[in-house]
Amino acid sequence: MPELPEVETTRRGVAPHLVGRRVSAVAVREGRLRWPVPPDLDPCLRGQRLEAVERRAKYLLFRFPAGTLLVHLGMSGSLRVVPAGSPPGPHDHVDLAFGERVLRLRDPRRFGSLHWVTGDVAAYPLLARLGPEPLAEGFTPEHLHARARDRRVSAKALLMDGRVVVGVGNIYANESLFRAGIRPTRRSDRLTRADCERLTAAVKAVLTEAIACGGTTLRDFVREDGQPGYFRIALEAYGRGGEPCPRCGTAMRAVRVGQRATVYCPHCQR
DNA sequence: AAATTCTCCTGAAGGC
DNA sequence: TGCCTTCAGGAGAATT
Repeated sequence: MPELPEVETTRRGVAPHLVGRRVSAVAVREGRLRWPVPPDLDPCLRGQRLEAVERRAKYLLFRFPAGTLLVHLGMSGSLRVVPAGSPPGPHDHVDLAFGERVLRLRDPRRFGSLHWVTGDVAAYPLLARLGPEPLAEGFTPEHLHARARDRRVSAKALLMDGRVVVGVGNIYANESLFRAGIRPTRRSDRLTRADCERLTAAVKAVLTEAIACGGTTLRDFVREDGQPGYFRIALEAYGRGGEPCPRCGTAMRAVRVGQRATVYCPHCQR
């Protein structure tokens, strides 16, 4: 569920409270996440001063002098800053204590992961082959068209392929394709240059709006109770199978594309 | 080699 | 009311 906007909102939410502080202790209550949490996190991080919190795709990068802690939230993960001594809940798996403030990872489904990377983070296998950031200048219609024309996957699978562009998950792939008027099942090699222009523009617009929307939830990251209450932009396609299309009124169609819930308007999206 | 399917996990929702 | 089944999904791994 955390898509790129939620991850970016998380970054902005936690960074101001932690950057410049030193790790006083690391507590791992449940290390069985998607990959085992490195068993030596505490000695790696203890005493290290957090220099910055960055983001690459849906990974958060906690930069320390000795290395980088990568955090992926999977689909149910969340990070909050809580006061030292706050009792952990059932799915609060990892704490990074910075003195009086604690960065707490909660992840009921445990699809998230932590990685300690020394040296060049960009060369880390999970990051090395990733495509451009959707909101960066490298994500252009030319780039998308070049990656689309020699493949035969669905337009939706193309958008969700991290080698093509990162950070576009199922929800925003649906929304972007709706805005661009492109059917999710359209083969990528049938996307015209004009289609790719509309699609890149739609992706950038949807994600930009969603991030702006997340700004209203920033204060939630230091609450002691409850999950961060992400506000989400009004979704026009995702989850609206059977409902009338917001543009033309035709019944939206729900199908599965690549094992993922997919909704589109058969009239507006070709 | 590219494309598709599988896999991890648990809360929520639906059925009876 | 409550138990059981089904589903959702990020993205790397496995399979076709």
